[in-house]
Amino acid sequence: MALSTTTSLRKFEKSLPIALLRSREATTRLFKPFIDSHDLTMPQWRVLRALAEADALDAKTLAERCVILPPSLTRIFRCLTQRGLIAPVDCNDARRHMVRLTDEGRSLFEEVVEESEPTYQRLADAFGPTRLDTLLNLLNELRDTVQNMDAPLKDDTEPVRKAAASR
Amino acid sequence: MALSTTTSLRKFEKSLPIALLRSREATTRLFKPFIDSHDLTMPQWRVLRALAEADALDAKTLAERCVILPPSLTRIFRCLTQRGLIAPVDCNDARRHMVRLTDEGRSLFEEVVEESEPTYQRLADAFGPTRLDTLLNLLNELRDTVQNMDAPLKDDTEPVRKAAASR
DNA sequence: TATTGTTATACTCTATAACTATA
DNA sequence: TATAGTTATAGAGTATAACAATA
Repeated sequence: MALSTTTSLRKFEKSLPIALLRSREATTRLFKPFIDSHDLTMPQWRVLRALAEADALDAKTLAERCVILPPSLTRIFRCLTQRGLIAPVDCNDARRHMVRLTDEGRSLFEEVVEESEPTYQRLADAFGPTRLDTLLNLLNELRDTVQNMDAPLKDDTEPVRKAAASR
Repeated sequence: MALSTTTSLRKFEKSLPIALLRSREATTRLFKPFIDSHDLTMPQWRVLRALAEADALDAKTLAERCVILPPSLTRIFRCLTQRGLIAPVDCNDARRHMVRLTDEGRSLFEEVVEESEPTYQRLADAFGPTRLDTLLNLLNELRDTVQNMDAPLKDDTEPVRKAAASR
Protein backbone atom coordinates (compact mmCIF):
# COMPACT_ATOMS: atom_id res chain seq x y z
CA MET A 1 0.00 0.00 0.00
CA ALA A 2 1.62 3.21 -1.16
CA LEU A 3 1.04 5.21 1.93
CA SER A 4 3.82 7.76 2.14
CA THR A 5 6.59 5.44 3.16
CA THR A 6 8.56 5.70 -0.05
CA THR A 7 9.84 9.26 0.19
CA SER A 8 13.33 9.59 1.59
CA LEU A 9 13.71 12.50 3.93
CA ARG A 10 16.70 14.63 4.67
CA LYS A 11 17.96 14.44 8.23
CA PHE A 12 16.50 17.85 8.95
CA GLU A 13 13.07 16.68 7.89
CA LYS A 14 13.20 13.72 10.23
CA SER A 15 13.01 15.89 13.30
CA LEU A 16 9.49 15.52 14.56
CA PRO A 17 9.21 18.89 16.34
CA ILE A 18 10.54 20.69 13.27
CA ALA A 19 8.31 18.79 10.85
CA LEU A 20 5.32 19.65 13.01
CA LEU A 21 6.33 23.28 13.16
CA ARG A 22 6.87 23.63 9.43
CA SER A 23 3.62 21.88 8.53
CA ARG A 24 1.75 24.03 10.96
CA GLU A 25 3.33 27.19 9.64
CA ALA A 26 2.31 26.32 6.08
CA THR A 27 -1.20 25.30 7.06
CA THR A 28 -1.74 28.30 9.29
CA ARG A 29 -0.68 30.63 6.50
CA LEU A 30 -3.57 29.27 4.45
CA PHE A 31 -6.20 30.00 7.05
CA LYS A 32 -4.80 32.97 8.92
CA PRO A 33 -6.20 35.56 6.46
CA PHE A 34 -9.73 34.51 7.36
CA ILE A 35 -8.98 34.94 11.06
CA ASP A 36 -7.12 38.22 10.55
CA SER A 37 -9.92 39.78 8.57
CA HIS A 38 -12.15 39.51 11.63
CA ASP A 39 -9.56 41.03 13.94
CA LEU A 40 -8.91 37.82 15.79
CA THR A 41 -5.56 36.37 16.78
CA MET A 42 -4.95 32.65 16.32
CA PRO A 43 -5.14 31.92 20.07
CA GLN A 44 -8.41 33.88 20.28
CA TRP A 45 -9.72 31.86 17.37
CA ARG A 46 -8.79 28.59 19.07
CA VAL A 47 -10.78 29.66 22.11
CA LEU A 48 -13.83 30.49 20.01
CA ARG A 49 -13.49 27.20 18.18
CA ALA A 50 -13.23 25.21 21.39
CA LEU A 51 -16.28 26.97 22.82
CA ALA A 52 -18.26 26.43 19.63
CA GLU A 53 -18.61 22.73 20.31
CA ALA A 54 -19.19 22.94 24.05
CA ASP A 55 -21.86 24.80 25.96
CA ALA A 56 -19.38 26.26 28.38
CA LEU A 57 -15.79 25.56 29.40
CA ASP A 58 -13.56 26.63 32.25
CA ALA A 59 -10.18 28.27 31.93
CA LYS A 60 -8.21 25.16 32.77
CA THR A 61 -9.85 23.07 30.06
CA LEU A 62 -9.47 25.82 27.50
CA ALA A 63 -5.83 26.31 28.40
CA GLU A 64 -5.15 22.63 27.79
CA ARG A 65 -7.18 22.27 24.61
CA CYS A 66 -6.02 25.50 23.02
CA VAL A 67 -2.41 25.32 24.20
CA ILE A 68 -2.57 28.69 25.91
CA LEU A 69 -1.00 29.47 29.28
CA PRO A 70 -3.30 30.75 32.04
CA PRO A 71 -1.94 34.32 32.02
CA SER A 72 -2.54 34.62 28.27
CA LEU A 73 -5.99 33.16 28.66
CA THR A 74 -6.87 35.79 31.25
CA ARG A 75 -6.06 38.50 28.71
CA ILE A 76 -7.97 36.72 25.94
CA PHE A 77 -11.04 36.37 28.18
CA ARG A 78 -10.93 40.09 28.87
CA CYS A 79 -10.62 40.98 25.20
CA LEU A 80 -13.30 38.61 23.91
CA THR A 81 -15.67 39.60 26.70
CA GLN A 82 -15.24 43.29 25.89
CA ARG A 83 -16.08 42.53 22.28
CA GLY A 84 -19.19 40.70 23.37
CA LEU A 85 -18.10 37.39 21.84
CA ILE A 86 -18.01 35.40 25.07
CA ALA A 87 -19.76 35.77 28.42
CA PRO A 88 -19.17 34.38 31.91
CA VAL A 89 -21.31 31.49 33.10
CA ASP A 90 -22.32 30.85 36.69
CA CYS A 91 -20.64 27.83 38.19
CA ASN A 92 -20.90 25.78 41.36
CA ASP A 93 -17.21 26.13 42.04
CA ALA A 94 -16.57 29.87 42.44
CA ARG A 95 -12.88 29.37 41.73
CA ARG A 96 -13.61 28.34 38.19
CA HIS A 97 -14.00 30.93 35.49
CA MET A 98 -16.43 29.40 33.01
CA VAL A 99 -17.36 31.08 29.77
CA ARG A 100 -19.59 30.42 26.79
CA LEU A 101 -20.08 31.91 23.35
CA THR A 102 -22.62 34.71 23.07
CA ASP A 103 -24.97 34.74 20.07
CA GLU A 104 -22.67 37.30 18.50
CA GLY A 105 -19.68 35.07 19.19
CA ARG A 106 -21.37 32.10 17.61
CA SER A 107 -22.37 33.96 14.49
CA LEU A 108 -18.83 35.29 14.10
CA PHE A 109 -17.54 31.73 14.48
CA GLU A 110 -19.90 30.44 11.84
CA GLU A 111 -19.01 33.26 9.51
CA VAL A 112 -15.31 32.42 9.69
CA VAL A 113 -15.97 28.72 9.21
CA GLU A 114 -18.11 29.40 6.18
CA GLU A 115 -15.56 31.71 4.61
CA SER A 116 -12.67 29.31 5.08
CA GLU A 117 -14.54 26.16 4.09
CA PRO A 118 -13.70 26.40 0.36
CA THR A 119 -10.00 26.64 1.19
CA TYR A 120 -10.25 23.64 3.49
CA GLN A 121 -11.93 21.73 0.68
CA ARG A 122 -9.20 22.70 -1.77
CA LEU A 123 -6.63 21.44 0.71
CA ALA A 124 -8.50 18.20 1.31
CA ASP A 125 -8.85 17.66 -2.44
CA ALA A 126 -5.18 18.37 -3.10
CA PHE A 127 -3.86 16.25 -0.26
CA GLY A 128 -6.43 13.51 -0.41
CA PRO A 129 -9.28 13.31 2.09
CA THR A 130 -8.25 9.86 3.27
CA ARG A 131 -4.65 10.83 3.89
CA LEU A 132 -5.82 13.97 5.67
CA ASP A 133 -7.92 11.81 7.91
CA THR A 134 -5.00 9.47 8.55
CA LEU A 135 -2.78 12.43 9.37
CA LEU A 136 -5.28 13.88 11.82
CA ASN A 137 -5.59 10.54 13.58
CA LEU A 138 -1.84 10.08 13.78
CA LEU A 139 -1.41 13.58 15.18
CA ASN A 140 -3.96 13.03 17.91
CA GLU A 141 -2.53 9.63 18.72
CA LEU A 142 0.97 11.05 18.87
CA ARG A 143 -0.23 13.55 21.43
CA ASP A 144 -1.80 10.78 23.48
CA THR A 145 1.36 8.72 23.29
CA VAL A 146 3.56 11.57 24.44
CA GLN A 147 1.21 12.49 27.24
CA ASN A 148 1.22 8.93 28.47
CA MET A 149 5.01 8.93 28.33
CA ASP A 150 5.17 11.91 30.66
CA ALA A 151 3.66 10.24 33.68
CA PRO A 152 6.07 7.33 34.17
CA LEU A 153 9.02 9.73 34.17
CA LYS A 154 7.82 11.48 37.28
CA ASP A 155 8.05 8.57 39.67
CA ASP A 156 10.49 5.67 39.69
CA THR A 157 8.27 3.05 38.10
CA GLU A 158 9.83 3.93 34.76
CA PRO A 159 10.42 0.88 32.57
CA VAL A 160 14.06 1.81 31.81
CA ARG A 161 14.54 0.42 28.35
CA LYS A 162 17.81 0.81 26.55
CA ALA A 163 19.31 3.62 28.56
CA ALA A 164 18.23 5.84 31.39
CA ALA A 165 16.56 9.02 30.25
CA SER A 166 18.81 11.87 31.18
CA ARG A 167 17.96 15.25 32.61
CA MET B 1 -5.13 -2.52 7.72
CA ALA B 2 -5.52 -0.91 11.09
CA LEU B 3 -3.77 2.32 10.36
CA SER B 4 -5.40 4.93 12.53
CA THR B 5 -8.53 5.36 10.53
CA THR B 6 -10.82 3.87 13.11
CA THR B 7 -10.68 6.49 15.83
CA SER B 8 -13.50 8.99 15.75
CA LEU B 9 -12.40 12.50 16.48
CA ARG B 10 -14.25 15.34 18.11
CA LYS B 11 -14.86 18.36 15.89
CA PHE B 12 -12.17 20.29 17.73
CA GLU B 13 -9.62 17.59 16.96
CA LYS B 14 -10.41 17.74 13.27
CA SER B 15 -8.92 21.16 12.88
CA LEU B 16 -5.59 20.62 11.19
CA PRO B 17 -3.82 23.74 12.51
CA ILE B 18 -4.93 22.94 16.05
CA ALA B 19 -3.98 19.27 15.82
CA LEU B 20 -0.55 20.27 14.55
CA LEU B 21 -0.14 22.79 17.33
CA ARG B 22 -1.15 20.39 20.09
CA SER B 23 1.04 17.58 18.81
CA ARG B 24 3.96 19.93 18.52
CA GLU B 25 3.41 21.28 22.00
CA ALA B 26 3.41 17.79 23.47
CA THR B 27 6.43 16.67 21.48
CA THR B 28 8.40 19.82 22.18
CA ARG B 29 7.79 19.44 25.88
CA LEU B 30 9.60 16.09 25.71
CA PHE B 31 12.73 17.49 24.13
CA LYS B 32 12.85 21.06 25.39
CA PRO B 33 14.64 20.18 28.65
CA PHE B 34 17.66 18.98 26.67
CA ILE B 35 17.76 22.25 24.74
CA ASP B 36 17.16 24.37 27.82
CA SER B 37 19.95 22.75 29.79
CA HIS B 38 22.42 24.07 27.22
CA ASP B 39 20.97 27.58 27.31
CA LEU B 40 19.53 27.40 23.85
CA THR B 41 16.11 28.54 22.71
CA MET B 42 14.12 26.34 20.34
CA PRO B 43 14.69 28.66 17.35
CA GLN B 44 18.42 28.71 18.09
CA TRP B 45 18.40 24.95 18.24
CA ARG B 46 16.65 24.70 14.86
CA VAL B 47 19.39 26.84 13.35
CA LEU B 48 22.13 24.63 14.79
CA ARG B 49 20.30 21.54 13.58
CA ALA B 50 19.90 22.91 10.06
CA LEU B 51 23.58 23.87 9.92
CA ALA B 52 24.67 20.47 11.21
CA GLU B 53 23.76 18.78 7.97
CA ALA B 54 25.01 21.48 5.61
CA ASP B 55 28.46 22.97 5.29
CA ALA B 56 27.12 26.51 5.25
CA LEU B 57 23.75 28.17 4.73
CA ASP B 58 22.59 31.70 4.08
CA ALA B 59 20.03 33.58 6.11
CA LYS B 60 17.24 33.19 3.60
CA THR B 61 17.52 29.41 3.49
CA LEU B 62 17.73 29.17 7.25
CA ALA B 63 14.73 31.44 7.67
CA GLU B 64 12.67 29.18 5.43
CA ARG B 65 13.85 25.86 6.86
CA CYS B 66 13.68 26.89 10.48
CA VAL B 67 10.51 28.98 10.23
CA ILE B 68 12.17 32.07 11.63
CA LEU B 69 11.60 35.59 10.34
CA PRO B 70 14.65 37.55 9.13
CA PRO B 71 14.71 40.01 12.04
CA SER B 72 14.72 37.15 14.55
CA LEU B 73 17.42 35.40 12.59
CA THR B 74 19.64 38.48 12.74
CA ARG B 75 19.44 38.39 16.53
CA ILE B 76 20.05 34.65 16.63
CA PHE B 77 23.13 35.01 14.42
CA ARG B 78 24.49 37.66 16.76
CA CYS B 79 23.91 35.53 19.84
CA LEU B 80 25.28 32.27 18.43
CA THR B 81 28.30 34.05 16.95
CA GLN B 82 29.11 35.66 20.30
CA ARG B 83 28.95 32.24 21.91
CA GLY B 84 31.34 30.89 19.30
CA LEU B 85 28.87 28.31 18.01
CA ILE B 86 28.63 29.64 14.45
CA ALA B 87 30.93 31.71 12.27
CA PRO B 88 30.50 33.76 9.09
CA VAL B 89 31.62 32.27 5.79
CA ASP B 90 32.93 34.22 2.83
CA CYS B 91 30.55 34.25 -0.09
CA ASN B 92 30.57 35.41 -3.71
CA ASP B 93 27.45 37.45 -3.22
CA ALA B 94 28.27 40.07 -0.60
CA ARG B 95 24.60 40.59 0.15
CA ARG B 96 24.29 37.11 1.52
CA HIS B 97 25.09 36.36 5.11
CA MET B 98 26.37 32.79 5.15
CA VAL B 99 27.26 30.96 8.33
CA ARG B 100 28.54 27.56 9.35
CA LEU B 101 28.94 25.65 12.60
CA THR B 102 32.22 26.07 14.44
CA ASP B 103 33.87 23.01 15.98
CA GLU B 104 32.42 24.11 19.30
CA GLY B 105 29.01 24.47 17.70
CA ARG B 106 29.18 21.01 16.23
CA SER B 107 30.24 19.37 19.45
CA LEU B 108 27.41 21.12 21.30
CA PHE B 109 25.01 19.87 18.63
CA GLU B 110 26.24 16.32 18.99
CA GLU B 111 26.06 16.49 22.74
CA VAL B 112 22.39 17.51 22.63
CA VAL B 113 21.57 14.83 20.08
CA GLU B 114 23.25 12.17 22.17
CA GLU B 115 21.50 13.25 25.36
CA SER B 116 18.06 13.31 23.77
CA GLU B 117 18.44 10.12 21.75
CA PRO B 118 17.12 7.79 24.48
CA THR B 119 13.97 9.88 24.76
CA TYR B 120 13.50 9.82 21.01
CA GLN B 121 13.85 6.04 21.11
CA ARG B 122 11.30 5.77 23.87
CA LEU B 123 8.91 7.84 21.79
CA ALA B 124 9.56 5.76 18.67
CA ASP B 125 9.03 2.55 20.64
CA ALA B 126 5.81 3.80 22.20
CA PHE B 127 4.33 5.20 19.01
CA GLY B 128 5.69 2.59 16.64
CA PRO B 129 8.66 3.31 14.36
CA THR B 130 6.67 2.64 11.20
CA ARG B 131 3.83 4.93 12.15
CA LEU B 132 6.35 7.60 13.14
CA ASP B 133 7.88 7.31 9.71
CA THR B 134 4.47 7.53 8.06
CA LEU B 135 3.64 10.59 10.11
CA LEU B 136 6.88 12.33 9.19
CA ASN B 137 6.27 11.66 5.52
CA LEU B 138 2.69 12.90 5.68
CA LEU B 139 3.80 16.06 7.46
CA ASN B 140 6.39 16.86 4.85
CA GLU B 141 4.00 16.07 2.04
CA LEU B 142 1.32 18.23 3.60
CA ARG B 143 3.76 21.12 3.61
CA ASP B 144 4.54 20.51 -0.06
CA THR B 145 0.87 20.34 -0.91
CA VAL B 146 0.09 23.60 0.85
CA GLN B 147 3.04 25.37 -0.69
CA ASN B 148 1.94 24.28 -4.14
CA MET B 149 -1.56 25.50 -3.38
CA ASP B 150 -0.28 29.00 -2.71
CA ALA B 151 0.92 29.76 -6.21
CA PRO B 152 -2.30 29.26 -8.19
CA LEU B 153 -4.10 31.71 -5.95
CA LYS B 154 -1.93 34.60 -7.02
CA ASP B 155 -2.93 34.65 -10.68
CA ASP B 156 -6.27 33.83 -12.27
CA THR B 157 -5.44 30.36 -13.57
CA GLU B 158 -7.02 28.93 -10.44
CA PRO B 159 -9.13 25.83 -11.13
CA VAL B 160 -12.20 27.17 -9.28
CA ARG B 161 -13.68 23.99 -7.93
CA LYS B 162 -16.80 24.05 -5.84
CA ALA B 163 -16.87 27.68 -4.85
CA ALA B 164 -14.66 30.68 -5.28
CA ALA B 165 -12.10 31.06 -2.51
CA SER B 166 -13.01 34.13 -0.55
CA ARG B 167 -10.76 36.79 0.85
C1' DT C 1 -3.70 22.21 52.35
C1' DA C 2 -4.65 21.94 47.40
C1' DT C 3 -6.72 24.06 43.45
C1' DT C 4 -8.12 27.88 40.29
C1' DG C 5 -7.21 31.82 38.31
C1' DT C 6 -5.11 36.62 38.29
C1' DT C 7 -1.34 39.83 38.54
C1' DA C 8 3.32 41.16 37.81
C1' DT C 9 7.36 40.86 35.26
C1' DA C 10 10.85 39.72 31.99
C1' DC C 11 11.97 37.83 27.91
C1' DT C 12 11.35 36.13 23.32
C1' DC C 13 9.09 35.72 19.08
C1' DT C 14 6.03 37.78 15.42
C1' DA C 15 5.22 40.97 12.06
C1' DT C 16 5.69 45.18 9.33
C1' DA C 17 7.91 48.92 7.44
C1' DA C 18 11.89 51.61 6.45
C1' DC C 19 16.53 51.56 5.42
C1' DT C 20 21.30 50.05 3.62
C1' DA C 21 24.18 47.57 0.66
C1' DT C 22 24.87 44.76 -3.20
C1' DA C 23 23.70 42.59 -7.71
C1' DT D 1 15.26 47.73 -10.40
C1' DA D 2 15.33 43.62 -7.58
C1' DT D 3 17.30 41.10 -3.81
C1' DA D 4 19.46 40.21 0.94
C1' DG D 5 19.74 41.50 5.19
C1' DT D 6 19.55 44.86 9.21
C1' DT D 7 17.31 48.13 12.16
C1' DA D 8 13.41 49.96 14.49
C1' DT D 9 9.22 49.34 16.65
C1' DA D 10 4.87 47.64 18.23
C1' DG D 11 2.48 43.92 19.69
C1' DA D 12 1.58 39.26 21.12
C1' DG D 13 3.02 34.91 23.10
C1' DT D 14 6.02 32.31 26.65
C1' DA D 15 7.21 31.38 31.08
C1' DT D 16 7.75 31.87 36.19
C1' DA D 17 6.72 33.28 40.50
C1' DA D 18 3.83 35.46 43.80
C1' DC D 19 -0.68 36.28 45.21
C1' DA D 20 -5.90 35.98 46.19
C1' DA D 21 -9.93 33.43 46.56
C1' DT D 22 -12.21 29.24 47.12
C1' DA D 23 -12.68 24.29 48.03
